[in-house]
Amino acid sequence: MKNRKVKSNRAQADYFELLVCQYICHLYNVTFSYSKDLAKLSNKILILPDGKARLKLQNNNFIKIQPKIKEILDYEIGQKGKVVRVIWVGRNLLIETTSDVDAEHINKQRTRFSIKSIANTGTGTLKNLGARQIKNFLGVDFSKQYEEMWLKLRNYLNDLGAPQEKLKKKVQRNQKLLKWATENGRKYQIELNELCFNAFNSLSTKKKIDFLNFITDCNDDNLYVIIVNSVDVIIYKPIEKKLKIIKSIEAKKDKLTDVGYAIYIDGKPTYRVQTNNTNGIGISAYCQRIFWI
DNA sequence: CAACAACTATCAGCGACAAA
DNA sequence: TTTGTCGCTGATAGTTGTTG
Repeated sequence: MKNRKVKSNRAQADYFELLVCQYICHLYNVTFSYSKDLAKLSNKILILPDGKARLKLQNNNFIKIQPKIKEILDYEIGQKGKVVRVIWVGRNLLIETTSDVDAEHINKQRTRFSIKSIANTGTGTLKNLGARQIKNFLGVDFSKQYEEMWLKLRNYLNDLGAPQEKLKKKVQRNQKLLKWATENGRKYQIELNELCFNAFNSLSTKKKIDFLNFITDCNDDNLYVIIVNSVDVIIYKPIEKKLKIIKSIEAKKDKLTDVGYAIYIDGKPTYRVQTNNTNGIGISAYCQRIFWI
């Protein structure tokens, strides 16, 4: 499935989430109200390059997590009563929750699932922080630099008027322009990384904890994360990772990179941080992404 | 000139894939 | 295999254009 352009089509993730919804409905005899969405998504994936392989991958991954989902829900039903409704949260509640699928119990409490389906290995992005969250949590405002990046690119292209989107496409289609834009953008990646690195270490311990708790979405007792890839199924409850009293949280740049760093919790490397443009270096907004180590 | 449409920019979710 | 780098998608908020 080597097709960079459509590598992580959203439809695949949505399709996977709906398979899980459907399965839960089937298990507990609840109405599945997303049949049409599921059919649409299936068709959408099929017309992509290697569409059949894409569907097959999702179906195979799905089979692997079925018993786990059942195990969790059987336990939760013991606590919260039977499942009466299944809600496809999808991307409707960005920031508020990372849940993709909610099972509602008869007592109105929910059991929530954040689900990641990965073709090969890895655990996926834990969080992708846009400018808003970078400013919120780290107090770093990078808008001036971002404007400057674009102004330089515009000067190079000798086009001060065209919409960014148009210029972006133009640059993407031309290797020479793209090379220039990438070089231009890289400087800012490094600068933002440095700013965020220092900002993080300057935060009070409490604010560091707030930030990391946001990263893991670990304030929700009802949430489970399920990651499935080619080698295994990883399940955890984010709330179990909630940071309480700790001695030290520190960002360290012990790696080779100048666009990332690691965050150590009590001396243990726990998170990797990446500072990048979100849609291509030098031609899009900056962000930070956080991964498990 | 308000109301609606169309277009633009940003954000954050998704996770692929290359390098080490 | 593990670690590091980074792009695509679609929702939404914001902006500009159009029309009755």
